[in-house]
Formats: sequence, C-alpha cells, structure tokens
Amino acid sequence: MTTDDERPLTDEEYRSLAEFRSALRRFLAFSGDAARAQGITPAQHQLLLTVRGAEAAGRTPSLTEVAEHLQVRLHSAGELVNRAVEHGLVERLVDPDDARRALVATTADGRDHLERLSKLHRRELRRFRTEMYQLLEPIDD
Amino acid sequence: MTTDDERPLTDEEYRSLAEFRSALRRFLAFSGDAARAQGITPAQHQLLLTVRGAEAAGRTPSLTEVAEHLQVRLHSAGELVNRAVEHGLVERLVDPDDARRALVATTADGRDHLERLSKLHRRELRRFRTEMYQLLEPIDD
DNA sequence: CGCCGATAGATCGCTTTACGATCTATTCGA
DNA sequence: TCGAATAGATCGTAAAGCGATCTATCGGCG
Repeated sequence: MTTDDERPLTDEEYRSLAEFRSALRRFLAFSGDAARAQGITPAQHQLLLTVRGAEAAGRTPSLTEVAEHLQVRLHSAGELVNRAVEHGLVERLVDPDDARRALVATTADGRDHLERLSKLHRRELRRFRTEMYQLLEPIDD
Repeated sequence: MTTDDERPLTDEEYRSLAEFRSALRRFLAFSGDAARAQGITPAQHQLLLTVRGAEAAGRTPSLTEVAEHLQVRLHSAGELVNRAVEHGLVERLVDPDDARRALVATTADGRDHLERLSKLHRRELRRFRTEMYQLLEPIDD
C-alpha cells in the first residue's frame, strides 16, 4: 500500500531519512578517504570511473558527456580534466570527427589507481548494500 | 558465492560501479535542487534533517554530534549552524548541564522547510530504492 | 562556395565553504 | 583548587564550482 504523499511524516520517518542520509555520507566518506589515501582527489576518482565506464562500453566520452555524468557544468568538468591531466590520470584527445569536441581517455596510471580503488569499493559495497536494504525497505508501505 | 577481492574487475563491473555512482549523484542532485528551490542550501537541509532526526528520538543534539553525523569538522558544523541561525532555520542553545556544549534545535520555520522537502524525498526514494536494488544486486556473486 | 547560426569548449573573476592552526571557556578528577 | 582534557570560536587560507563571456569549429542553405 502506497503512502499518501501529503501525509505528515512520523518521527520514525524522520529518523529513517536521517539514518539513510547518514549512511550515504559514510559511504561517500569511505570512498573519498580511499581516493585521498592514494594521492588523488575524490573528484578525480569519479572522473576516472566515469571515463572507464564509458570505455568499458567501447566508447571514448566527450567532455560534455563527462560533465553530464558527473552532474557539473561543462567548464567545471574541463577544469577537473585539466587537473587530472596534470596528475597523469587521463589524457585529452581531439575528436577526429569533430575538432570542437574534446575526448577524455584514461592513462595506464589512471587505470591502476582506479583498479585499486574499485577493488576496495566492490568489497565495501557488499556491506553498503545490506545497510541500504535495511534503511530503504521501511521508507514506505 | 563471494567474489575474490583481488580478482581484476570486468568491464561489466566497471560499468556497474559507474552507473551506481551516477545514480547516487542524480539522487543527490534531486535533493540539492529541491532544497535550493525552497531557498535553502543543500547543507542546511542536511543540517535540519540531522537535528530533526535526533529530536524525533527525543534528544537535542550537540554541535559535536551534528558534526559527526554530517561528516565535517566541528568548526565547519559551527559555521553551518551560524548560517542556518541567520536564516532562521535552527537555534543555538547552551547545554544547561555543560556550558561548553552548544545544542542545536530546529525552529518552526526550519521544520516547515524540512517537512516539505521530506515529503518530496519520501516520494523520490521509492523510485531510488528500485534503482538501487537493480544496481546493487549484481555487484557481486 | 561562402556565410551564419548553432554547438563545444576555454578563459576570467568571483563566491562559497570547508579546512588547519590556534585561541578561549568550561568541566572534572586527583 | 589546580591542571589536564574537552567543547567550541576565531582567523586566515585554499580548493573548486559557477556565471558570464569569448573563441573555434561544424553544418546547412542560398
């Protein structure tokens, strides 16, 4: 049975919402700490994952695609990529089919960083999944 | 069957991880947009939820507790609370049992903001939950 | 074939916000 | 009662995203 969207929230619902967001922040803190422990920023980690995810699907993403996936403005993505290039994590390529487009590709070094981080995340996500199931299930009905 | 933590990740796993984080960012973007649409910052929304969650459990949280829940430094939480006080969302109280402690309580106005946002989130989380189940389930085994 | 609107991205200056370091006030136990 | 520990405040700094604006490239159409 679906909850009426306008029904006031119970104390229990507020506690659930607060716990849910707290769990989200703990996961993001884990992720950020893991990235920083490897000498890269959390944003650079997410950039690597986004680009690698596209590459895993057989594509080389443009800057615009990266910006959309990361939910930032185009020029913020550009600045992020510049910093990541300086750190040797990714490289910029000009799209041969459209010279306006900047393509972003991972470097071997970037892939190494990402692989180590992803192994940690694969493990952590098993714990996080259990937590999410417990916290999300009682949100409703 | 549990995955070997050291096994290299498959392309499919990279895509899953990227999709998972992308879904997380979309949820957080939804949440942030909802807060800003009401004229408060996402951080203020999270502050309200954290304090209200504690109040719903019958307690008035100290600044240190707020900082821990929000995963920020004590003085960052203090600054956040100051800004929220200026906007009339919360109020500061000195703990009568320990004058060193600053307690944080929601105002009626803050609770109004939070209630509207929480109704939107209760609804959105039903969609998000389904998405999470699909994305988290195939992480492993 | 050359122009023009549209698109992709780069640059500049600004603002927000969290942070480390340091300082103050309060509490509590020997 | 005094000194260490704890809670918080203050100060200056830095990272990072953003809006506004500018440049380069593409594609269609007369």
